[in-house]
Parts: sequence; structure tokens; C-alpha cells
Amino acid sequence: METSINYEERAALLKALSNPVRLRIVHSLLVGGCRNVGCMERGTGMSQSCISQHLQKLRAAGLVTSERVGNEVYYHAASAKVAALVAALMGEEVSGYVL
Amino acid sequence: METSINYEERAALLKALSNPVRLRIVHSLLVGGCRNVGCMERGTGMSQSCISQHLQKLRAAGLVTSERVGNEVYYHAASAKVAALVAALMGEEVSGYVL
DNA sequence: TGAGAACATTATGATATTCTAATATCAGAA
DNA sequence: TTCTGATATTAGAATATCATAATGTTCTCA
Repeated sequence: METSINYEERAALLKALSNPVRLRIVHSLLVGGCRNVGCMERGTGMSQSCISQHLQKLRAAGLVTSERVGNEVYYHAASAKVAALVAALMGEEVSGYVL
Repeated sequence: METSINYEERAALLKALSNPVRLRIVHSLLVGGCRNVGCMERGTGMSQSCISQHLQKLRAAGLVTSERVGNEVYYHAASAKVAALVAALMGEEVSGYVL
């Protein structure tokens, strides 16, 4: 059994994505959908606090980055690696994604 | 925000994989490593019960299948979809994997 | 049939996750 | 500066996860 691979780190990546709300958020970012919290609230029906906490987890895991523009904060998928993973999961083409 | 996609189901898939021990087990199956419980025990250092419970979760999520051969039970990765997902995560080629 | 090997299941305590409610921060407009 | 909208953080309860210990089950072989 392979022992040199960092399974902890990769499992943590999956864990950060393994929640329906977070997966939806990240997928939405990749397909050019919701980028700020308000839109995600409306899209998911979850509370503002809940969305914000999920975004915090995604940030902590390095899956998304954020950028403040005036009053709002805009999110982006952090890397091509994330895109590749989600594409494999969703059965979609990475070429259709936006970072 | 896309609403017709089943994020619940896909998140559940990720969740089943999002544990270091389970990820290692599935990856091992894909690269032709450990196939039975005893080998996984030795490879991970976890107890027999613990491995068995993880295998149960993997089975329940449809990630692996099992096959009894005499005294032992042999496991296999369940689908090409699983292989594609793990390949994307690990940065490996699906072509090097076995189902 | 009986013992032992290989695996599965159950019970349980410790820890983690996830949501809601309440409160705090931060930027722009009046 | 004060109000307001947008987002973040904190506290807390309900539920889920994970490892261990103990017990069941199933197969092989003597």
C-alpha cells in the first residue's frame, strides 16, 4: 500500500467540497454563476450566515479566493486543480469553466 | 445558480472519499494494491473493525464492490467514474488504473 | 463436529459538522 | 458622523463522524 502520498491533504480537499451547499457554490463559480454572497443566498435558500461560513471553509481549504469590490465581496475558484476535480465529478469539460 | 443538478448525490460521493483512510483504500484498489481487509489493516495501521467500517461506507456509497473468495473478501473500485475522480484528485492518469 | 482465520456488526465515547440566531465589521451615501 | 447594505464572526444545539472494544458470522480444515 502506497505510503508516500499525502492522503490527509487530499482528503481534506475533498472534505471541503463534500457538502451540497459548498459544491453548488464552487460549481456556480466555475460555470460563471453567482460570485457574491447575496446571490448565493438567493440561489440556495440558506441564510447569509450559513453561506458566509461555508465560504470561510472554502477559503480555508484554498478552493476559492475572494476580492472586495466596494460593498461586496466577489469569489473565484482558486485553481485549475479545483476545476479539474469538479469537472471530473460533474462529468463536464474543464474548457467550459471560468477561473 | 443552477438548480437542476443533484448536488446532494455528488456531495455524498465526495464525502465517502473524503477520509484519508478511505481515500487510501480506494486509491490502492485503483493502482492494483491491497484488495482484502488484512492487507489494508497492515497498510494503514488501523484496526480490522475500523477498516471494515470504512469499507462499509465505501460500499454504501457505491464506490467499491466486493467479492468473497473462500475465507477472504476481495474489493474492487466500482466504476470508471470513481477512477476518473480519483485520477483528477491525485493528478494521475486513469489509464494506469485497474477496475 | 470443533477450532481458528477472515471479515462484519454493534455499542459507545470523543470530536467534528452544520445550521440558526445574535452580534460585529466594513464601505458607501446622506 | 450616522444610517444602511453587504459580509463576517461567534455562540450554541442537534446531528454526524471516527476510532476502539466486544461480539457475530462465515468459511476452511483437521
